[in-house]
Amino acid sequence: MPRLRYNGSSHFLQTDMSRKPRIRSGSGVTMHDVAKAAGVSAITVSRALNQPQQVSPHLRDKVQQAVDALGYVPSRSASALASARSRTVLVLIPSLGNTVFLDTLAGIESILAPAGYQMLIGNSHYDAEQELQLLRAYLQHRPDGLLLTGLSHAAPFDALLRQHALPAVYMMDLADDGRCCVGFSQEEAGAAITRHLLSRGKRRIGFLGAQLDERVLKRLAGYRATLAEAGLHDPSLEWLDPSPSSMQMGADMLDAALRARPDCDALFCCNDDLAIGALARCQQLGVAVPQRLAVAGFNDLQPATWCIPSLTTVATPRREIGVQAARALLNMMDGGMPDAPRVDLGFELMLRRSS
Amino acid sequence: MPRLRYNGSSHFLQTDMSRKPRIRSGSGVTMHDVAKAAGVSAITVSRALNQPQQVSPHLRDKVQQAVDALGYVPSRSASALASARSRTVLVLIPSLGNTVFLDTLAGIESILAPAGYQMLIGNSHYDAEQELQLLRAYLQHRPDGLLLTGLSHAAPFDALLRQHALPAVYMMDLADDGRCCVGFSQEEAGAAITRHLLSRGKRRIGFLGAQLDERVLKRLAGYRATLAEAGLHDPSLEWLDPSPSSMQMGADMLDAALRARPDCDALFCCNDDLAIGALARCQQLGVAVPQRLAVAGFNDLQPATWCIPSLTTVATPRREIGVQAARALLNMMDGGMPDAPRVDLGFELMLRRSS
DNA sequence: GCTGTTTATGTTAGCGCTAACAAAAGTTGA
DNA sequence: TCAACTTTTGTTAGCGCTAACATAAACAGC
Repeated sequence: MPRLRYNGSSHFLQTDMSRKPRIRSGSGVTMHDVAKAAGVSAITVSRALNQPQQVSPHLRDKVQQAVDALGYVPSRSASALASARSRTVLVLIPSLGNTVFLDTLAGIESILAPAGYQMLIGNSHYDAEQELQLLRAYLQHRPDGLLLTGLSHAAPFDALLRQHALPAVYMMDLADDGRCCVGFSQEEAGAAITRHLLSRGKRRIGFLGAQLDERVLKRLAGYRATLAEAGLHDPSLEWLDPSPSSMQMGADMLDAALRARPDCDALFCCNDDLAIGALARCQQLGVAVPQRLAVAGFNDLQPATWCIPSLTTVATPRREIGVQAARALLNMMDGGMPDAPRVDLGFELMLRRSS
Repeated sequence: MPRLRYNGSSHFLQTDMSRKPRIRSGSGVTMHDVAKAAGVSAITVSRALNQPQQVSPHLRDKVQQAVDALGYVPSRSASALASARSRTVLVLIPSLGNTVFLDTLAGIESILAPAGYQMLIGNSHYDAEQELQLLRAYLQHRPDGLLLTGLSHAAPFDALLRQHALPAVYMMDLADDGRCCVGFSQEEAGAAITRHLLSRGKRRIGFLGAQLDERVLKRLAGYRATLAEAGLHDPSLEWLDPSPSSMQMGADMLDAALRARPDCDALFCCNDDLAIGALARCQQLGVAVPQRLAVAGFNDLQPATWCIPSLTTVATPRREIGVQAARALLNMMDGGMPDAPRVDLGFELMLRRSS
């Protein structure tokens, strides 16, 4: 390829004044404008805003006055580009419609916001492939860290994390492979609620499962193990549907369950939505809860206290999971290793009238 | 101030090799690396990725191969800085715990994501001051546009929008001042449900209100106007509480209402949460719904179909609001004016058993 | 063939900020 | 008083990308 010649043959110092100035975005006030107004250099403005203790009080005040007078808002893009730190954390959750994850988000925000980090929220809709796409898309923002829901992700996921050297904390569940995770044992929780139903004298305990994500399957595993141990496991008492859970689905599943197994005397629903739909249907059908049929849910959402009868369920420390996961991530982003790579926050059985 | 002298006195062409190289963030693959690998210039890579039709198929393929081989992920910060466009939209909503806004978000995303925009979600917790802080914080990202909930914001809000020349679309309600808005008349909806209760022969119609945000107050205004017109407005039938709504609060308010006005024969609750809490309490107390007391809610959330008795409420086009608001904003960000600055999407009365 | 137009590709500079280093000013201790 | 620090402030270059313009090549019309 022949080397191209240019008519400009511009020298280093020759500024081409014929160029059109670019349109500035934002209010157009830059750090240099602030510096000029305050009579200092740009780096002093940068320091006054980011490391105030490094700047003398006198200059700090002058800078602050100039910032206020001009309405200066620093540019995150420029800062990220220059410092190679975006001060941004990517949070990937499976659903925004589920209170569980909203509570977790609130916990995360309560830690990250004061630390100067902003959250990018990605909603994977319980789909590993979509989650991978989200990660790819959000990597363009060069997040400094990652908060993930669950342990199993699409195949290239971990490779991407390694390639980009991204610290990540896994939430909601517990891994055994050294990954940093904050959560509780989904399996153990499923076992605990099943043991409770057994302790109530129930013997033909069914399972209603929707979505069938990783966590639901672990609760199911806990349920199966417990019943198997008691010699009571019966696969024909399990009703599973991979579509997203809803109260409607809980009602429909209850119908199906009672039709197939009228002798079923308890139901562990994989979440409160299903359980509340099932309870409402029991009311309509005149099925006595808990006498003829005990019902248990999972998560302890607000309606669990308010449905009739009130719902026995598993309270999960979801806000605290967010808080501790965010703290661990902050720690890792500062270059430290987490104190404990595996934080088990446990769960609590909420025993109410439905059992 | 004396001019400082430096020992370096570096010339243009003299590269100071003693400097430490900076640590690269991300995977460290830049557009130049891709360009080198593909045997083209950087700008060709940029164009191949952003305006593929401007690049010949042959080079486009070579670039794509290099991108895949190196695992290149473009940097949004650098792109935003160079182009003065962040391809980011800031969405400010009052609450993440309210399904209403989640549905709106989903609608927004369905339009913005395919257009290459990413959302920044700010949760103001129904607080105008916090909303202003969020705007300030997120302005650092230089969003290209803004989607706002409601019409009234903190005082410096509009000034900031003007200063930064930010296109904005207001959602959920209808303004008369030329601002671009997509929603429905909250006032008219409040009036419509009140008229419905009147048509059912109710005469002492109460109002339960929580949160008391802008939209609740407009629904209240519609309720008042309708009753006043019928000569039935009675301020002692209004129970208002500025704290966030919940089912618990609905139950408590029902107690208070029946205690103060046992003759009350209908209740318009400002949202479904309150209504469902009130309904549950009626069940517990043995209050016949709708015979002795009719109950109506607002929003038509999922549980409205499932509570007992099912809840009469107002279905709001919240997803469609998000969709159309996002479309209008895209239009404005492209420099165009919205076709109609004011889009009224209406609402629908869902008449069920509770009335 | 020659000119005017369109298409494909390239060079340069600069977006707004901060890391790295340099220098000046202040402070300490003998 | 002066060397040795520490603190404060400043200069330079460059982060990774794209706008603006330049050039070359391909094509059109005569």
